[in-house]
Amino acid sequence: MLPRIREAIAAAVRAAAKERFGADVERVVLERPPRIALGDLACPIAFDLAKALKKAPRAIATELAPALQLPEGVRQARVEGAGYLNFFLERAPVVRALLAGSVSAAARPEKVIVEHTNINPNKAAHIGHLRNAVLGDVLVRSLRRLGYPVEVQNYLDDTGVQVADVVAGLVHLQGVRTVAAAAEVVRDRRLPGGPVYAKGFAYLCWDLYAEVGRTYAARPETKAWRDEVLQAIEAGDNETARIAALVVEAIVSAHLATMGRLGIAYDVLPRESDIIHKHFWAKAFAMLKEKGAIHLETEGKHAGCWVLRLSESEEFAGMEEPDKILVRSTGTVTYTGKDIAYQLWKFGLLDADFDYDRFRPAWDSGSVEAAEIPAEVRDHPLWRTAHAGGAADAPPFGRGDRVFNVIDVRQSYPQKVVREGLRALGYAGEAERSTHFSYEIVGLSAKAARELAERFGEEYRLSPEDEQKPFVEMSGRKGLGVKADDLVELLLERSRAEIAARRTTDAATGATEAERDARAIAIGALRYFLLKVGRNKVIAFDFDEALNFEGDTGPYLQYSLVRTDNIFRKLEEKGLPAAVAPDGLPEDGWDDDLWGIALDAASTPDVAERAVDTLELAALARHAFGLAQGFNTFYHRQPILQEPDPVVRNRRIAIARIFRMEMSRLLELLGIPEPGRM
RNA sequence: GCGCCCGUAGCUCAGUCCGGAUAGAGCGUUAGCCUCCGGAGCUAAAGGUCGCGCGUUCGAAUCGCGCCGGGCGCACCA
Repeated sequence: MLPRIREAIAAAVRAAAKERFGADVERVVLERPPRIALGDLACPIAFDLAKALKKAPRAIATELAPALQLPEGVRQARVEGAGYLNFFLERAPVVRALLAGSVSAAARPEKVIVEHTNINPNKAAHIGHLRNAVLGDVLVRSLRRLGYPVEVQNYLDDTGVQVADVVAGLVHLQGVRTVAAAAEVVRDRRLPGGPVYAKGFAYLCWDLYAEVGRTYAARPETKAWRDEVLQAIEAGDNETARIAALVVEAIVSAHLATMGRLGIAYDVLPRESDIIHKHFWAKAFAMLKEKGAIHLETEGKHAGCWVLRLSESEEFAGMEEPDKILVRSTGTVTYTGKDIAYQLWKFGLLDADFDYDRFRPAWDSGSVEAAEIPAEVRDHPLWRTAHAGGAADAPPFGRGDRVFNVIDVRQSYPQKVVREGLRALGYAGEAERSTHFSYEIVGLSAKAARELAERFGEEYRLSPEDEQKPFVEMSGRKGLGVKADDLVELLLERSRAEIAARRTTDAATGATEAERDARAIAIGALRYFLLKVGRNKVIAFDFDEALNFEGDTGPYLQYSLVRTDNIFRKLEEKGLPAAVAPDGLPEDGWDDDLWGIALDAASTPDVAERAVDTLELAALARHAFGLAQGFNTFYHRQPILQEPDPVVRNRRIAIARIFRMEMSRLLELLGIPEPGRM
């Protein structure tokens, strides 16, 4: 409804400008005035025309206004401020349209691939990984809302040094040398002779990985373990490789559970080992050589390496070392090389494909129980690339028209190289449609680190220099960071306590309901916390902020929603109509409190479109917050239950209904669950 | 050296794409609001050289240039 009116207004403005001044205006901007009393849509056209016409904006607007052919649905046009042309809409038709429900976007043909999460499968996930997954997930939800078919990929680097290090720790530090022994460690969540890790195997590996890091530092000769393990993994078909596979599988399961309880699901898990086994790189290498996109250096410090020359590209201008080595002098391919091959596959440009089989995670990870995973995540079919064979009924993966790689800003350079690789192969269009969804990291504030040190031990204590910094990077190698599941646990404790303080008498069934609501609130708070900040902003993590449930938070949104249900329930209890009486909806009486909510609700599609265009998903969170604020003001000013006049009451019910529908859809977009009660 | 990001109220951030109406929130502080639709809420107060300078413009938090402060990147690591 709103987009149509906007277009009609734009056309009317264009026509009036042509008629009055003979001016051709291509772009007509329509924005929201600062206050609703000034109008519903504001057009600053007169300011643009002022220069060419050598007249004051206000005078231009005053001349333009009477020349406007007001389209249907527009009540009035008025000159405001220094020369704004402000439009006032007919309120009742917009309200009626909103009550009828939103129409889902038309299906679009372009398949979109979103890659996110991509956590090294060697330790528990931390809160930086959560930012990635939540941003990726909301991008996916938004794209689907806009009508795109979306495939979600979570890439597993199962052959990298990080996995090798943990395996080296198991084998060399812990004497876990057989698959059977490793399976026991995974099952019992304890190392031989060590304590049980109630939070699960991924937590055990967190500590083990840090221990390996310390060992490498203390005894540099032990670094040979890494190469030994890497070679064994690459060779395959040996005990070490099988231990590595077991470790990866267990930790991936834990990651999926961590994300699963936040409502995040994936379609396919491509594995680096399969990129190797299926010789993706060999195919990509042949393509690159054939097109002359890469060069074998014969002299200089890169002698013997295959290099992608970036010196000609202006994006890389001025860099000390603008060329990127894809094949080392030893003949092995770099990560970026493999990434180019993977990106080619995503677009269906590689003459190769994976095999696939179903992957069923063990949802019980220790920190997460299967019962916490929402059904839509648990039942979502999840596939994984297979080393051989694979299922015959696997859906077709890859062959996307557009690709988003969600990965933090530190990866900007390699991501640019990947795009440049596509371009060098002649795939300029695909390079254009490859988007690096970049975002800033989650760091640790000095205060948060101090709290960690108090809570979990002195190994979290920062050095005096680090204490002075605005934040420190989390480091898996050092074991420094806030684990995702620990944060969720703290949030759960908070929300359980809040609920316990609010609910007096609860029957036996109330307990499970209370727990479900506590989870909804904890997850809502977490997701909103990560979403509300612009993506280019470093989050210097602070426990108090993350654990806050008041003000600009997820629970504020949830609370506003729960309030509407309370009203509808009470209306029914009192025997009053809780639904909107359609023929009782008056044409007038839609005051600014009511209308502001309707207008906000109607603008959600615009916000969503813009959020995806700019990848600034925080815009969705802010929009939801503004809508909730409007509702809360209305709630306090315009009571529904005690309102004796049925017409007035009906109007208010209509607004509450609209708010409920729209906020519900927004929360779904943001992946924030709806609690039953609060 | 080159490139990218950040700098707005005590703190955390919107607003910058596309210049325009008294620069907005939340937290914190202070003062109020439960004969109520459940205070995870609402009302209000106090709080701002929009990092600095120059420029463009009728008009700059927003655009350009130059600085300053902070972060990140520029691997035969992943």
